[in-house]
Amino acid sequence: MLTSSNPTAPNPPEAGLAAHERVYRTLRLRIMYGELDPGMSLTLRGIAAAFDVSMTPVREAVRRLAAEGALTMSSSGRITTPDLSPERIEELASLRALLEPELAARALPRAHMALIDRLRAINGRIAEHVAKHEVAGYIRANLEFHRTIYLRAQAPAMLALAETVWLQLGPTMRALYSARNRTDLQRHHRMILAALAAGDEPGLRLAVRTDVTQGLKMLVG
Amino acid sequence: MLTSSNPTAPNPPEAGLAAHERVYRTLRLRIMYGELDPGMSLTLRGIAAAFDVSMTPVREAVRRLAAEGALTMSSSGRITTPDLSPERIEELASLRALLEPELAARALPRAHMALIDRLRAINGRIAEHVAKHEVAGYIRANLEFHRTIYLRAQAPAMLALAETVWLQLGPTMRALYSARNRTDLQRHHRMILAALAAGDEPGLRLAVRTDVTQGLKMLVG
DNA sequence: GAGGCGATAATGTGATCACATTCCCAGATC
DNA sequence: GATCTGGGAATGTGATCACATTATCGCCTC
Repeated sequence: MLTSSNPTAPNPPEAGLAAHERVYRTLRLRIMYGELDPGMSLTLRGIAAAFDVSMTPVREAVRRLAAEGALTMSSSGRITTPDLSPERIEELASLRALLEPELAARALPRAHMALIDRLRAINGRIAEHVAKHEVAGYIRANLEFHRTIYLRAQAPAMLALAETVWLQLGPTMRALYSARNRTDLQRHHRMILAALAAGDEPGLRLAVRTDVTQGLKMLVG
Repeated sequence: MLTSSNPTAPNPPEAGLAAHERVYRTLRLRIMYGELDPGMSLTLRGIAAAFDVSMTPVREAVRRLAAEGALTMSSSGRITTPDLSPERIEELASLRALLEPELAARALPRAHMALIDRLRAINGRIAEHVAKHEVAGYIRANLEFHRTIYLRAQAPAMLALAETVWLQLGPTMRALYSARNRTDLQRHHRMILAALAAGDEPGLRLAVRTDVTQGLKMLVG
């Protein structure tokens, strides 16, 4: 079992990892960042060829992603990207509205100035991606903004659940992007930063809830 | 690939299913119902032998369970049942306290008399299991009580998240059983039923939250 | 021209084998 | 008596093959 004898691998972080882990992580990020369209169908052999591995590790990676809701498997085992119904989108939005204010509130006591500076920097990157119309980059930076806050909550299980929700919404996110008002976005993030700096928990909960819910609502209607 | 030519299979519901699915479901229930002790180690070959299949479907089932937090995999791939730290237990309890009142509240408008009767019957079974000191049976009936309510919420993604939390707490549940006050349990469930019958949403949220949190709290301290 | 139908390709599933790594314990050494 | 060490057993990983099922598309019939 060759581990790092493949000279074509240019990327150190993905070296030394088991093949199934590498496939899993790569697919997971692509899905979460909306790089795959909803309802897109994948095949084990296709993925295996793309990653230059056999079907075996791909099957494990895909099964794992399906367990997280990042992929859908038909009764006959066919693999597709989830194509969410409006009801499901609304439900996932409710979950975000339930989990993320709680995470933010738990992070609040531990949020210092350094964190807020980092968040401001991320906000800057978001603006850049929006200006350049880079959808995946925008989604990635936006989620990074949220994750940076929630990491301070010291609640790994809760964060994992939130990421599961992001994952399920991933393919739908791209569609959301075009429908969204850009200035609203920045405004909500600024409200979050203000509440964070002021130590205002109710305000923070509301700001996070609004930011999270806003875009998804117009996707349904 | 033989599907149902095995004459030793006595159970129709598990026939016709793919091997990995059968392994997955069986292990999942055993974990959720606290039949496996925390920190217990499993092996692919051992599971494969127990289910009379090869390692291949077992690997998929285990990977899937690990993705849900029902199993833990060490960096070297060793498989163990999760052994939760007190902090983690507290966090999972918080998640239950967050998700389940919401599910109950959503189910409330759809809760009719027939549902309450079914819940009363389940409560009766819980009492029987307690009297007979059947741990797994008690846990199963208790979760069935909750799931029966939440199914009415028409929120599959939210219910799936709640079940994920139950799954992670599964192996720890057995320990919880012995520490728990039996009469308290029945009292909380009766409070839930009363609030359900009265259409009292705040009361229902509180009752569910209390029932869910109570036992887990004393497990930490 | 539209709808059913059969052959063929595509796809997921499971078993088996070879291999690298890790764990575990017996035996040696200080 | 405790600690280090070496070897064998145990374990997870990945590739390959055979097979059943399913989807797809071209062809035929009405």
